[in-house]
Amino acid sequence: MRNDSRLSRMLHVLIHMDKHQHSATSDMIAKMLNTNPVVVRRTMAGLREQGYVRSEKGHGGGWTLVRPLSEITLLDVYRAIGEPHLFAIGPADDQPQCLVEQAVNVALGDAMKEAQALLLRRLDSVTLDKIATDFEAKLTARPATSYSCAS
Amino acid sequence: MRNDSRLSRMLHVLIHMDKHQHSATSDMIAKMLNTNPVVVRRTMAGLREQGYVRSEKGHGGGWTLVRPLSEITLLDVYRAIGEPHLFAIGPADDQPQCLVEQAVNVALGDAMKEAQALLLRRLDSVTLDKIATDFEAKLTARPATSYSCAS
DNA sequence: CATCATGTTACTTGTCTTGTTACGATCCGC
DNA sequence: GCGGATCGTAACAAGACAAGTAACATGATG
Repeated sequence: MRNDSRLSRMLHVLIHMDKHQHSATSDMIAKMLNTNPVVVRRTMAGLREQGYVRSEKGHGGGWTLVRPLSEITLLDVYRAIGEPHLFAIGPADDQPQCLVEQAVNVALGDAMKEAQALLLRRLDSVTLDKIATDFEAKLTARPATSYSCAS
Repeated sequence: MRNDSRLSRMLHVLIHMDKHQHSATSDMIAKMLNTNPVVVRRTMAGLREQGYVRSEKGHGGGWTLVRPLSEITLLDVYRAIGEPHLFAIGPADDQPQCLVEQAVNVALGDAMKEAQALLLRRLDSVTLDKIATDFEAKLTARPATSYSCAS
């Protein structure tokens, strides 16, 4: 559990959901992600609130994709899961008295802000169907092997 | 303790060390950083191994800056402390079987690599004396206030 | 009403930086 | 050389946070 993998997992799930049109239960998704259904519900709650997926209780219920992959960017998903911290590093003190430390914070903070802006811009420029298309390309390149996890 | 603040702390310390030429003990540095001497020794060990500072035991010992601030970049310091993980996010699985997940990893990984490259480039372009100069500018702008932490 | 499935809470686990304690090694001054 | 100052290091606890897990309520379907 070294990284926060929520974004990665949600991208993975959404693309799979697009491939079969019927709904997927949290249990099925959990097996796909090698985790358990509570984690799935917890993480996908944000996607539901933002209207990217819908969940239905009871018999025959589960999760369904509401919007087309072409209308969902990686940034959308990142925001939907609550914009978790991107960086593992940071300042020792956010509001230091020491002017030296303030100057350090500015220098480091500027560099990190630029990197974050670039990353978010990149996430914004890629839609989920772009990834799905890349996947299809790989699939036709090696059609003999099993192409996906339990889906 | 939300972030890894080792880089931030080491930058702070190195600039202060440049300001008084006599050596500083781990205890003094620890008070400056609001931490304790063991953490200081632990983190500064990397700087010593890379030849940026020297430590001396015994009476009158402590830490001294070996190289001028103009010859130390933020990237140098980052490397000296062991290049800790920059990002808090990451893939759920580094070597997934699922081709969909592989495509997700590529998309996310590319964006992160770019952001990381930008950040490291930025760290490489700034020397410690640049930050020290920024500090001096602030100091002359408001000379009445106390300018630094216990130094 | 029995079952399936989500919703939610509470608690545990894993991992990593920090904090802390303890102890050994080394150097200086008396 | 004795004693205190100081670093070096190992061992372990604390804090934070995502992830894993268990328990139970809620709602929908047949």
